[in-house]
Amino acid sequence: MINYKVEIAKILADKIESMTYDEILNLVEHPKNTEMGDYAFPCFKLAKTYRKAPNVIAEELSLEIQDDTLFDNIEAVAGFLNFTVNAENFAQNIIEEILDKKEKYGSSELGKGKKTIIEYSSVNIAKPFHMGHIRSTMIGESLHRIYKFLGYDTVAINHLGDYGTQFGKLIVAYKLWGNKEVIEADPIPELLKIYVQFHQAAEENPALEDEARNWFTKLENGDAEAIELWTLFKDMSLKVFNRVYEKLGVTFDSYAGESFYSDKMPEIVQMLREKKLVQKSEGAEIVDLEPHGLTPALITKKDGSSLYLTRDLAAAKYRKDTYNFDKNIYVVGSAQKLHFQQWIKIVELMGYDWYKDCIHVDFGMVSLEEGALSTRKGNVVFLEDVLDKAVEQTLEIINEKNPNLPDKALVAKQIGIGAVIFQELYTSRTKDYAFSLEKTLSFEGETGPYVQYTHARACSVLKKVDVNESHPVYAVLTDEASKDVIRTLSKFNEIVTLAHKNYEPHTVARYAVELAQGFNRFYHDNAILVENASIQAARVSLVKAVKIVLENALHLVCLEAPEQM
RNA sequence: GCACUCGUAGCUCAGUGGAUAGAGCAAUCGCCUCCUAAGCGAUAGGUCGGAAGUUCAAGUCUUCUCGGGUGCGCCA
Repeated sequence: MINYKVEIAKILADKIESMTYDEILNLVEHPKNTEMGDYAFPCFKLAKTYRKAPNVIAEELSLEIQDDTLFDNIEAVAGFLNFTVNAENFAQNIIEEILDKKEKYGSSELGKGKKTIIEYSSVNIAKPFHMGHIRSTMIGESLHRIYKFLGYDTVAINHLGDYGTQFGKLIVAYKLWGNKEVIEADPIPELLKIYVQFHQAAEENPALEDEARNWFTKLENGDAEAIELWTLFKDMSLKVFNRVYEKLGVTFDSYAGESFYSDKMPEIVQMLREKKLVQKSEGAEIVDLEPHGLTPALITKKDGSSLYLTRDLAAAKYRKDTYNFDKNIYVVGSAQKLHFQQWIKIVELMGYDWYKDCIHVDFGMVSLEEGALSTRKGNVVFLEDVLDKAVEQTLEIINEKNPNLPDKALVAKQIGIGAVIFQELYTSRTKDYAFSLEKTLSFEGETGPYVQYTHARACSVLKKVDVNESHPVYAVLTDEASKDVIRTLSKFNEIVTLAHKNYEPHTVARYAVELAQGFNRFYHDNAILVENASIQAARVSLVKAVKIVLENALHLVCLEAPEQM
């Protein structure tokens, strides 16, 4: 296989002494406008060391390396050295590599031998799995897949919210208003109902809050009744959650949540005391982080019980001891940025150098068009309802457009759920957005169904190909539409690597759309099933390559690639 | 008040310091006797919130400023 960027960097490294090979490789880019060529090297940085104008340097370089066989043209334009590949060789190199590597095309061994932990989803037991949870769940799952694809040894952790005062609240509410049979019939909405009821009642009767805290303390101390109720809530919730995870295609290696770490906290608190990092303040224990530009971090409450931050410290320490991670990623909303800065700083102050391997991959808020999502106020949209609606609508569309499709129900799930997931992963993490069902259910343009449709189209053509023993004539694939598709195909590994580096699945989602657009143009402009066998073989090979890469890309953003739709 | 974050076409958003800022939706106009029209093409739409600075080069970096969001001790 030939990596064109690497080849260019090699050629240039011989001629440019003032830069390392890696520096050169980093500068090699794709020109915005393809008329400029397929690859470009900007010469501006060389101007100072060579004390010459960039365009002169580009000019001189172009003369020195003109004779290479991979490129039809190497030309100096306005300080850039532009490389135009030999389109026929390019087509052959890229397509043959894809057909050879198949589902491995785009992968690498970048992360070989490196352990990466990714914590995501982390839903709260006994609370709704709502639209606000889809971001962490899908960004995390996609990163999980991307890291695996790049050879990392991954551990996917669902840090369940299965502990804390909220369970005290729930126990109080259950004892006051709960009905076991009603709740078992439909756990989450019923538990939500009494949870909301609790907050309404607590506004008029603040004593309920104290009672709730009491019950949580009982739970921590192993009270039999408290544990029984807590287990009941947890089992019922997990059953529902697993149904949603299955629909989404999300899997975890561990469900070790907050309760798992409850007995691991005293040790951390003790260490903090020994290292003299904590001090008393208003009856509580804090770590003063003001010298580091952060607000104080609460370690224990005045009643001695634990807090979220203490738990995360214990969890991080446990994970380092257990997995010896090279990277420990948390996919958690940006609202908790300060929290992560605080505890990661505390890990540093404790003297552990792995603090720098702990990474908070944050993301913006999801709101509803009617306002913020809030479990306490009962203002929620259940994720499962959205998924079901999407599937339902997809089925309607199938019945309208392709009523004879086999496995309609399955395909409707793959497309409907895919649409919801894709929309989620299509924009950059950091922006807030308002969830709109209408937008989610629109399947035209830059959407999951568009990419899936393109894939199905490619599959459909391939099914119609008769056995063809002819050798492809790659010169057929030198028209602009074909070349554009091949150019996009060649970038797949770069894209995946960039997505992993920035913890941004949307890079891959965008790529999938770009490839689909390119292919649809090619499909429109070129007849594939033509009489001339070697022309057909060439175009079919391109269709095969596109099908493979679309499928690989879809998989990385957690979408299925149905062959018909 | 302090900190963080977002601000790009009517709307939703791309845009690893590099060449003429790009898509989708919506609008207008085209393309199914032809491999899936969930598709393709064309037109129109921009002082990249504002100001100053750094740089050969700024939508991208720095400072200030305006507007939205989030966070700031006993929830998680």
